[in-house]
Amino acid sequence: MTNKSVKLEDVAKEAGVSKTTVSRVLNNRGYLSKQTVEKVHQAIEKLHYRPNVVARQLFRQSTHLVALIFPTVDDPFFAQLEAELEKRLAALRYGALMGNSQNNPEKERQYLKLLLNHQVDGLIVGAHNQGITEYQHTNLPIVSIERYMGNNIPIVTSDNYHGGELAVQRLLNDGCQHIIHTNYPSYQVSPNELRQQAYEDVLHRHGMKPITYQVSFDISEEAKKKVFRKMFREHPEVDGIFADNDTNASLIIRVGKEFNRHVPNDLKVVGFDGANITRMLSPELTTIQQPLPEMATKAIELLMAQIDGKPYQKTVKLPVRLINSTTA
Amino acid sequence: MTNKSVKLEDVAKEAGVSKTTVSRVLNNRGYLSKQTVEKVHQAIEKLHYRPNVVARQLFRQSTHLVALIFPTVDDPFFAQLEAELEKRLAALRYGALMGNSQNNPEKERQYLKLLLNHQVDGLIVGAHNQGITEYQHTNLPIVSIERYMGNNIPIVTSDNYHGGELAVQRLLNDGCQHIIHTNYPSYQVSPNELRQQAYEDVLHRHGMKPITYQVSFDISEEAKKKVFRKMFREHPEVDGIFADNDTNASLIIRVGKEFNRHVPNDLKVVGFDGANITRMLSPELTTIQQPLPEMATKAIELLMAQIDGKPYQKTVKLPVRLINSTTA
DNA sequence: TTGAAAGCGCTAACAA
DNA sequence: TTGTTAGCGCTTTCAA
Repeated sequence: MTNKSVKLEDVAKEAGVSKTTVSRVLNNRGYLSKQTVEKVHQAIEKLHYRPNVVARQLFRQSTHLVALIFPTVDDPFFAQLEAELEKRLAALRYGALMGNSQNNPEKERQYLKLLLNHQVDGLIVGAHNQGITEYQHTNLPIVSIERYMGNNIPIVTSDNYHGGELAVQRLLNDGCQHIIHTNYPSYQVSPNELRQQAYEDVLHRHGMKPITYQVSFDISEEAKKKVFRKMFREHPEVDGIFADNDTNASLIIRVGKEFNRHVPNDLKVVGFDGANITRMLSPELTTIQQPLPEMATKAIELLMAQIDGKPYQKTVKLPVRLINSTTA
Repeated sequence: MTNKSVKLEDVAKEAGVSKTTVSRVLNNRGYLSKQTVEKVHQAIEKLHYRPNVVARQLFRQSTHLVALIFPTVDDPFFAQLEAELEKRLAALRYGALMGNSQNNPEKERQYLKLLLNHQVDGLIVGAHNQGITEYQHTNLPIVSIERYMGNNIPIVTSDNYHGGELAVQRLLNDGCQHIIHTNYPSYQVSPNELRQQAYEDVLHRHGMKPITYQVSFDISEEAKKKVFRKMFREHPEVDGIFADNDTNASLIIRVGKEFNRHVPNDLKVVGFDGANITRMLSPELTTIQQPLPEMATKAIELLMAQIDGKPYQKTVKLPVRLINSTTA
């Protein structure tokens, strides 16, 4: 029914007016007699006309499209983040273009190209890759989430340092004596390093020796398990673990069982993220929850300020909270 | 650095050739002397030229954009499905536009409008809403996933009926005598009804009485729990549950504990979906796994066939498998 | 209050 | 092998 090839000109002919007039009706601009507006509306109805936004985009030099570049949507944290961002963008009538880099710098570079080619109006980036200088060279509005991307790119983070403190303090309160931290390698100053910093600071204050195991984000579940098995073998004394995210925490708990270490009696584990799905599927996990809805709100706010040429903050740090449950 | 306002004409001037020639170089079309190609490439480099895809889209009447309309990405099944789809689209150099309807028909309608306005080349729909006739009226290539949308719209499903059989059979093998099924209400013939059909058929064959509890997809966790509490109160004899998805299975297991029913001794539960995240966070769940990667592959295949005007199947049904774990 | 015409940046007949 | 020109569908200046 909706004839794709109906164009403004056809509506104009049908209504017996000029293209200009139809355009004015469409955009509600300029002086128009009630009668004309009426006629045009009728013609639009009759022909099932729908404006071609691409033509409009070409003229306006703006697509009302925002690209979301994240490692993957197949992870509770990023899935929720993208969902929250998308919801807010839709409310502002912006489309959300997905770009999941799989933590592969080459892919991320390709995405950036693909998405820039689609003339997006802005970029929200939460991918982990470093060393991609191309971002600096786009004059596009960008907001980064939990990732340092350069001095001039605003960043939204949660209070990672305090999160680290809360987690380690929780384990100490539980009486843990040998606390290990897992983290993913980061090649540049990155907010998640603050968790490790906090972990080390708190441990030092208590005269304990910090030990961190690096676990890449993009390796297989089995590969991660291997790292954790190594950890249990090398440190049989471990009685508390501060994991860098909830899925790793879950994995660690499982690997612990292989070593006959059961949570929370022989082992305490605190995770990080506290996304909806994780809370739903693993409510027993004690974790540090990041304020995902607020982070999304702030990110959109910063992006829109840039798009509208208004002033905006360079850094937004949002509070985390400890979710007390039964694994620690 | 990448000057947004550099256009084809500037490159032409810089290289001392016509716009056509530059366009030809860009698209690798027609006869070109090596020298010219070289000159043009140099000019492109020098000016940091990047083609404006919107202009190209206007001409070609194709955006290389595909819209994904799903209830939400904040759910393991849909998150993985969207991730798989997006990956395949990117490989074909198509952009993926997200549209998460939150299971709200009004929102879905708005999305459809927003996305159609963006002149997407195709639609992949897995939202649950019914009664949206607008889909029928777009002449756009559409593929539906696990949802009946009309005779002329191809659909990719997993073998829901066999999945239902497998699940119920598993519970029967465990010795369950009182098996309840949970499902979400569907307003039209929908593939998930086949699970219920299989459930009822198998139970009837064993002379048992089927009981199904309806749980809406879009209500809160607390609201769902209420339904399940009601279920345990009304049917204290229940010893086996075939849940319509894994998150509900997880919820049921938790609610069961409130009634002092512990899995798998006092209660067996089989879920449905078997998405990555669920397997990761709740590996103990016995479930029916849908072949998400294959479903995505097929969906893209059917969509691309439509876009390219090639013949395509109207229905694709893919096999499921039982994942044996410890909740049943 | 309305319309003619130019132009957004690109591509492709057609001509040379 | 290359260039001229019209046009994709829309918006807006400028003029009436």
